[in-house]
Amino acid sequence: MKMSKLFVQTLREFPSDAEVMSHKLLVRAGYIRRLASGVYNYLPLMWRTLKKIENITREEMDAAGAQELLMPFVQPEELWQESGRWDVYGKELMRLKDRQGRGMCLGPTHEEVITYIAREGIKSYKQLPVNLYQIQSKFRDEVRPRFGLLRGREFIMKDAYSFDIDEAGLDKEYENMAKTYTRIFERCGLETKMVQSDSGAIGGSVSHEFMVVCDNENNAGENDVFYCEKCDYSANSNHAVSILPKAPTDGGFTKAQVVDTPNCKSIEELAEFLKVEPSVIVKTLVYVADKKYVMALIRGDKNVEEIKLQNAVGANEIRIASSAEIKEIMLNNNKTAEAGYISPIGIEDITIVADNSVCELKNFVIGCNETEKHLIGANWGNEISLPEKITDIRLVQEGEICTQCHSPLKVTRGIEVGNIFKLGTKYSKAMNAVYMAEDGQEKPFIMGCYGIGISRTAAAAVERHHDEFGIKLPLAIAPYHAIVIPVNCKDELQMKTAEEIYNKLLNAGVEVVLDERDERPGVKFKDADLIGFPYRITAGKTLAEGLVEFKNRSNGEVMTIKPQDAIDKIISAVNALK
RNA sequence: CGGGAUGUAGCGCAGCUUGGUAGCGCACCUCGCUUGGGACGAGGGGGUCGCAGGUUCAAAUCCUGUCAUCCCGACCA
Repeated sequence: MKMSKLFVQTLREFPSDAEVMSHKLLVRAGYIRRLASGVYNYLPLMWRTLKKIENITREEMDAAGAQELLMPFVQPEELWQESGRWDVYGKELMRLKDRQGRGMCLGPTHEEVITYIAREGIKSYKQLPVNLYQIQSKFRDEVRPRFGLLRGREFIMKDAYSFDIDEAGLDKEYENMAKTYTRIFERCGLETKMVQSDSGAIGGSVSHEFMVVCDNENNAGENDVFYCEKCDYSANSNHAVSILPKAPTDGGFTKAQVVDTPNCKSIEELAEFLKVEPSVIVKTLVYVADKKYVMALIRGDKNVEEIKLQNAVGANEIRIASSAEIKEIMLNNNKTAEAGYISPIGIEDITIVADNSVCELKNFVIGCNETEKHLIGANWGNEISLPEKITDIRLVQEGEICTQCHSPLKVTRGIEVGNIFKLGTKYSKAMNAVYMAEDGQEKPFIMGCYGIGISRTAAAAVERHHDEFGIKLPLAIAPYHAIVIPVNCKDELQMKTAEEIYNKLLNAGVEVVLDERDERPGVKFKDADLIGFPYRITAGKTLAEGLVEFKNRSNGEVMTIKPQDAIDKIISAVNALK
């Protein structure tokens, strides 16, 4: 490819609407352009990289025994009604109507369609197990698209679905996919952490996420990952568990009484005023879960993990209640307290969930539903009864103790590039997808599903591989392998040598660009660095000694060597990819 | 949806306070000159100032509404 013909427009400055490095660089280097919020054009450079990631994924999935197919991205409402998700998926599902008025949606994921395919196509246990996958655009009308390709409303995903006759088969395939994923990301130059996670809208029992650790300057990592340095434990904050380090649990009050606590709306102010540790205070928070109020009780020095609370009450949606809503609850119970002074005491008809952490408290402090007053020296079973629902709704904090090996946990930020779920029979039962088992009984498929965000992986790779000059994607997924630059195109020797090198590389199957533009060298070097050609050969003044400059973009190494040596180095690096 | 900000040429911005018929840098076209890290000179093309109302002799500028985009929170590959 000649540089003058390559369809790319590099910008001299970063776009003003981009925040994270991958977004800034991909736009500036001419890989992508925004079409609408969260919707991007993949220009030729980007598309080459995406195809490479897709192909790596394809090779590894095929090698793992999966088979590729392609499902439509327009899906009929009926299937979503069958699975029950038409009503629960919410606004994120891009819905539309066809000319007959029938409901359709653009696929955010394909459990419904694949289950339909299995129901129609798999009749006997003899056809099992099977794992089917596709690579295709997905649509999710995100509440807040951001960070360029990291959170778009349209994105490219590889999604695979496995069907087994029993749990043991699913476990085996789950392991198989976990290993395959690690290999795929490795080949893309990404080190990943496999962490336990909540299974969210997809459903199912067990799930893990593949995180690219991204703890750098711009916070591109949207997830907090807790992990143990001693053992292999690691989990998304929405799922992480821990043992609490020792903290005071006895308030030390000798009798229960209501005391004045002026201006003590926050736990800190209250602890300071009463001269107690926050850990002997019970914090009461009000949430709205699917339009119903929920009170959550947690130890004063800890915070609620909303996903855990959402799961505890079986809700689809949860948010913290507003002060107006709290007022409404109080009024309904003939009370007047503001947030900060509330508790479940004397409150009726509201679901109450307590975190495990409050159970062991003695002589503790809690609100009493009167503004600027608290109850001190309370005990479970006396002044207040322990709620029926006691579970883990606590957000883990760094330094708490690993449940597996009792070492302190650490935290880091991660970009989720892949996700694997054990679905079990959630969809097969709902959609009556059954096969004839060996014993003559009809049984639902045991399913698993496995996703990789292809376009997000590309963006994550840029997050991990860049410097002040631009992108430096690894050879395996860079748009091109190499660039050849004649410093001065009007110099016949330079131009001729560059063309010879270019042709030799081209003939050897190297994906190479010749920068034959009549530009000053600075422009060519800046563009080459920005776009991120892994190898650069420069034909310039060193030709006097018959040498060229050879530069490795990823480690910055520069050497002056014979043209043929530079060519050989590139060819052998490219061949090593296969 | 709640909180904050911004919409002026492909990109980055000024002009708005104090209304007077739109400008700068980069990019683009032509000519010259230059060629190892985003040169220089001369000339040129490109904008219904997000959109719709209103105030005014006159609106990018003031007022009202609306749309879009971005940032911070709830969603997730």
